[in-house]
Amino acid sequence: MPELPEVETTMRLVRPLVVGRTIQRVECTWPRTVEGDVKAFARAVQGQRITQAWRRAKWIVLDLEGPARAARHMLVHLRMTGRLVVEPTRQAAPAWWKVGLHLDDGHTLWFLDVRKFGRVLARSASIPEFADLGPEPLSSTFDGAWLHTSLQARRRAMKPLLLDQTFLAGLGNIYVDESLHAVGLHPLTNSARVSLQQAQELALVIKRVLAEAIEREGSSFDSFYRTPEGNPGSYQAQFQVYGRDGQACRRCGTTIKKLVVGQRGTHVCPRCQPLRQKRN
DNA sequence: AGTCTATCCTGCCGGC
DNA sequence: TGCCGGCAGGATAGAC
Repeated sequence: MPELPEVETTMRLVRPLVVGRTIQRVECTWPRTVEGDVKAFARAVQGQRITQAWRRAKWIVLDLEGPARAARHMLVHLRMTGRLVVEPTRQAAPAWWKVGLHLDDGHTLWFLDVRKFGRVLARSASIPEFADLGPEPLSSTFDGAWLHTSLQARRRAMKPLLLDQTFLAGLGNIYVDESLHAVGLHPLTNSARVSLQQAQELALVIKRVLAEAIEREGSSFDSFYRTPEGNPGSYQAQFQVYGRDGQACRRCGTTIKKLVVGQRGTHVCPRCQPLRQKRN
C-alpha cells in the first residue's frame, strides 16, 4: 500500500492502537527487513514507550521514550508490499510476517511483507533519511509558485521528476499518472517547459487527488494491500488512467495507452495529454 | 545532470 | 490443465 495516501491511512489505523504502549519484545523472521543488526535493533526499541505516530513522505515514524541511550524513533517503510497490523498477541501470527513488536497490552504490532523490500529501522534524535526529502505535497510550502520555480530549475521528464522523493515527497506511480492526466500533461513533458499556469493547476490537482485518496482510505485492488481488519480502501474506483489501458478515457473517450517511462508502467490518454515536440 | 540497467523478492495473471 | 515469462503501488547503486 505504498504511496502517500496508503501510508497515511496505515499510520492513522495503527496510531490509536500503539500510542501509549510499551514495546516488550521483538521478533523477526527475515533479518534483512531490519536495518543493521536485529539484536541491536531489538535492544534499541525494547522497553520503550511509543509516544506518537506520524508520517513523513512514505515513512511511518513511531516516536519512542524510555532508557536514555535507546532509540528515539522507529521508522517503517512499506516499499512495495509492506503492511502493518495490530492483533491480539495470542492470535496466530499473520501470514508473511517479518517483524513482530509485542506490546504491553496483549497486542502485537506486526510488519508483514510479501516481497521483503520493506524496511524497519531505529534512529536516535536525528533522522538522516529525511534530510534530502522534498516538501510534503499537502503542506503549504508546496504550491504553484514553488512548483513552477522548481520545475524550471530542472530539465527532466515530468514523470520521473514527480516520482523523485527528493523533489517532492510522497507521490508514487499511481498518483503521478492520475495527476498528470488531470492537468493534461504528458509524462514525458520536459519540466522546464511547464508554464506557471500549468504548474499552479498541477499543484492544486496533486493536493486534491491525495486528499481524496486519503479520504477514501487509499486504493487497494488486489489482496496484498488489504488489511484483514481495516477497510480495503476505495480510491481505485476514481482512477482515470491507472490500470485502464485499452479502455476509454472517461473525459474524451480516446483509448488509454500504456507506455514505459523511467522504467515504470505509465498510463496516458493520447488526446488529453498530447506530447508537444520541442522546437528550437 | 539525467537516464538506463540491474537488483532486492514473491505472487499472480495471461498466453501458449 | 500446466508451465513460464512478464509484471507489480519503491528505491538504490553504478554505468553511460
